Amino acid sequence: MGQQSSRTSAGKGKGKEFVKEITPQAVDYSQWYIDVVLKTEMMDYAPVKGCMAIRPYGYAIWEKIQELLDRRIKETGHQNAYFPLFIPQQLLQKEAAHVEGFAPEVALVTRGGDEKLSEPLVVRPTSEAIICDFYSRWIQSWRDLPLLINQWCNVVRWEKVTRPFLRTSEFLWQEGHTCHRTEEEAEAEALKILGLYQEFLETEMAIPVIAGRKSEREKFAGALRTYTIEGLMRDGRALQAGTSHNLGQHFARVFDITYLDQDDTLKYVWQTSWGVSTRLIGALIMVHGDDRGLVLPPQIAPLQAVMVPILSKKAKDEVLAAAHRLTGILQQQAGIRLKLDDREGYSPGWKFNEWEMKGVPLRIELGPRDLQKEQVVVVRRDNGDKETLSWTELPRRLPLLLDQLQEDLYRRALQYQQEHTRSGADYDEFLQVMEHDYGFYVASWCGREECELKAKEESKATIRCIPFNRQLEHESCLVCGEKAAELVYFARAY
RNA sequence: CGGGGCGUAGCGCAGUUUGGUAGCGCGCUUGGUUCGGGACCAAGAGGUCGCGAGUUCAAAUCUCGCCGCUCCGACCA
Repeated sequence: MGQQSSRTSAGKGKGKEFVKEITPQAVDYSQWYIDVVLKTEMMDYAPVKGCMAIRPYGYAIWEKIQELLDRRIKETGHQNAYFPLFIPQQLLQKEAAHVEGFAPEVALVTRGGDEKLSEPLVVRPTSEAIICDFYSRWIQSWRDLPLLINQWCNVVRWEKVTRPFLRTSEFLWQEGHTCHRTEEEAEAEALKILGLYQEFLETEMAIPVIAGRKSEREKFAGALRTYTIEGLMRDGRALQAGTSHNLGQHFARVFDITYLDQDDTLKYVWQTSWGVSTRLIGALIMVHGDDRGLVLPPQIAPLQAVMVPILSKKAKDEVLAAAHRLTGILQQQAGIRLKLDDREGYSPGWKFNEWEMKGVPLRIELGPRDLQKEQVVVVRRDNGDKETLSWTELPRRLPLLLDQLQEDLYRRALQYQQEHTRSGADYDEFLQVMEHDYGFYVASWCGREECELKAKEESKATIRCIPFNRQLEHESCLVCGEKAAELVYFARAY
């Protein structure tokens, strides 16, 4: 692990620095991120470069993402299935652009046991190739369409630069792979899923995103068109949070996925593929987190509230009994994910800091004084607001507080995104912005890759997406000044 | 893949310049006193010094190689 001496050694006094050992964002954002994922026990590094263990607290978040997203995927008519981890190398090589795109980062298995394999096996970097191989046999007739399948799995991409959750050599994701009769239907599917992703991120994860199309240069290897949702992190850099591809007939042609249509002619299917990954956890951390650690939106938080009893010597038994009773009632009547932290040997203050670092949305304090008045103190993680509530109103009030917190997190994130979105036609200003403040820069573009590359070389920013249905704000290209064709979002990206 | 930093107990570090039997703080264990924002006392446990070669009577320390983490640049969910 790297060294960081950026700690603020706040001393032992009752200062404001309760959460020790997390580098402040303003000091070193990258180090803040690393500190948070390690100290909150979301992950731990593996002995193999770029790999990690996702620890229970991190995995619980992934399970919430899976639960909420899987429901949506099924509600739109998709079924889950599982395809093999190993792909014969020749299969991957069938689609030219696809191989070219993934070749630099595939892991290859050349031995099995003590025998050399006659044909090397690729560890899936994505499953288009292997799934298309199956689809070519499963699809015969127009009646077999549309075919709507999703799988949850791990994939491997041999990355050179890795960061926990954001880019690892192995990661978890879901990948949908669909086949359709017509181009229109495939296009509609790709857009429907993008909308589904956007709705999921905004309502469940409280992360606002910009939805749009990728430029030719940025699109998926082998796709006709790639759609994306882009989020803005707290350091002003953009993160691609999900993608949806209209694959056209590129794969259908090389994998020979054909069906006999009603007019008695053999036709190639139109395909889509789409996915989101454990990278979403990284987005969650960066969009909402603060100097005290994680801040989790209630919908995604494994724990929505934690009750901390304050155990004075005389009232210890009574407080604990009341805390247990209240916890049970709230779990049932309020239907919230609540934990009672009744560990002994940790002071209340220690527990406060611990759960704040882990981002639990609400803390409920119950002490001897509260016992007499049959009340508790409830504290919000996001803004520290405290309120005293009677036991009787808790079951009704807690869900409302959680809803409010969820909404506030989204609003705050949206406000940040808007405040860090500039638009203009001044290339020098654009370079300045990308040098110092980052954020989105909305500009006009002529559509030529030459300008895209020039901007990238000079600013390190890329075209993150071309948003839907937006009027040009300026007539000429930000870079070359020629007639503009499209409105685009530039940003420095993860 | 190129450049910089780092790797000593679970975590943070000292020790390396000038080779000579591995130390501090936190955490952990046990017992006791505590408990409304990281409590205190006492007694303990815990280390092949990233891995592998080499130099040497002797290597955490010197030499070479490799691995990993991290930051900055070229490719990507």
